[in-house]
Amino acid sequence: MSVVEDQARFLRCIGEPTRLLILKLLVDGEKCVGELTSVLNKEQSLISHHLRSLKECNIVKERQEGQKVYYKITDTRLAGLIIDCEALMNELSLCKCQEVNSERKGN
Amino acid sequence: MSVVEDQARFLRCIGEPTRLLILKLLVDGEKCVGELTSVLNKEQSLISHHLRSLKECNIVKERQEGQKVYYKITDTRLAGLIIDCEALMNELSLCKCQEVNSERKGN
DNA sequence: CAAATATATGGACTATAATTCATATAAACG
DNA sequence: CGTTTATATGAATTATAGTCCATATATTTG
Repeated sequence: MSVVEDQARFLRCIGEPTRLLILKLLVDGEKCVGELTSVLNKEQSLISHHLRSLKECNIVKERQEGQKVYYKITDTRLAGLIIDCEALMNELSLCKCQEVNSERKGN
Repeated sequence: MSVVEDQARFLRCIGEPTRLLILKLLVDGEKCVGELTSVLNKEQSLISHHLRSLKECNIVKERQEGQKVYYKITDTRLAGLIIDCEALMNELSLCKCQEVNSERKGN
């Protein structure tokens, strides 16, 4: 498994709307599955699946406390990167994903 | 189309191995389709498809010169972000995507 | 230990995206 | 203007990923 593939996998892992929302919530501190589920108003199993994906990419880590499992972002710099990405994406109007009018002539 | 969805789409667009390789090449300056095709040793149509995806996300832009079409990254800061991502991904051992041994007991 | 609560998991289904192949378009050049 | 070169496009196929549902596991509590 090459470095580029790992990097790509990492980016794809972040690049899913629900997972990105989870991460944005986790930037403000750890949350348990139940909190994430109710805030995001999604199925609990869906949140668990996404958390697993994030965990498999070492983006989040878990801590169990009683019945509850708390998740947080593994590294502060990673949280920083997510914030930076967001800032840049807002600044540039990247990926409004408009239809591209690809006329070769370029008039 | 929500902001989060746009951000996610952007990240997914970068998060494909071949596109990431294309971007890494473009960080060093603009390249035409033929160069990218031969360096990456992929089908020409595949490179074109990926370039279109990148263009649709406003990540790259094109410039035609004769028969050739040159692509470059739309914004310097974007190139910077890609470099930062890479640096961080190397530093942390993110997404080696090892099997996660998720034992709840945590012994 | 039975019931309640919190979370995880696996299978089935669906949606999305990547790849290939054939072909179209466009420019340059004899 | 026919041929070559460079690139783009669309359809078909395959691969990957997201979602839902049912159920399993683990913890706490009466």
